[in-house]
Amino acid sequence: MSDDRAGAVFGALADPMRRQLLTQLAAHPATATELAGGLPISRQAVAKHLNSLLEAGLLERERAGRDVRYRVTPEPLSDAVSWMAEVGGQWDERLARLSRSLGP
Amino acid sequence: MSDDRAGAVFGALADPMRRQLLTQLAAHPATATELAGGLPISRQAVAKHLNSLLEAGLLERERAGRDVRYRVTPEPLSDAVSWMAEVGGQWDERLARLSRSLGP
DNA sequence: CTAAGGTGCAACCCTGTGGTTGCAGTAACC
DNA sequence: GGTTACTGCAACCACAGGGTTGCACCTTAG
Repeated sequence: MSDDRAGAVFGALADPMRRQLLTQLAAHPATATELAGGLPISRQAVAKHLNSLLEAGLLERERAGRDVRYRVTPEPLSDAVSWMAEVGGQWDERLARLSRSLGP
Repeated sequence: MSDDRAGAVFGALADPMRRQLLTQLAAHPATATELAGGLPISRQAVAKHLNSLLEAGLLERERAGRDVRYRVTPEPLSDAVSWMAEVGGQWDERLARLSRSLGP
């Protein structure tokens, strides 16, 4: 099982700002500068967070001329869900169903 | 939405040692000293981790005379899964199914 | 009662990392 | 071509937190 993969995802999702960035990018793709415009932190801070999410495989970057758009690639979330379903499935019936619903 | 709840869970699961402790406690409940026996860290370090997991709602402690047993309570994992399904559901069909399968 | 083993608390390092500022590079618009 | 605007890199600061040790407390075992 891709356990370290799940670890990277959990690490990325552990930060509130990164979760906010993810949901915001879920609304629609954007550049680091655009995102920083509506947030209380600098563009470079945003860039660092986006890089973390990128390394976790949760984003993909797409160069468009002079600016870089980021969009969500949620596949790694499945690994994280699998991990949780594995640990908790024996106790919680709802989580047990998740394992089944994650089939091929 | 229990968004901060999910945050606590992600924060707890972000640490590899804590994930290992969780899986180990999933195998069967144990005390901090027992857990520390099979790990390369001190009992107090284990206790700190267990406390984190406890505050995230992922464990419950049960005093038995002079020692304290910890057991897994995986309900909060559902919140984390909900959060992920919400963010990623629009792109990934498997995650979309998770939202549905989490119903009451 | 005394000794032993388990827990809890506190103080203390030290690394990781979220945040900042500053500057260089580079693509686009006039 | 020159200016403007976005990205990328590097140095730096400050705090959180994972880890340690040491000691006090308390419950069980002999």
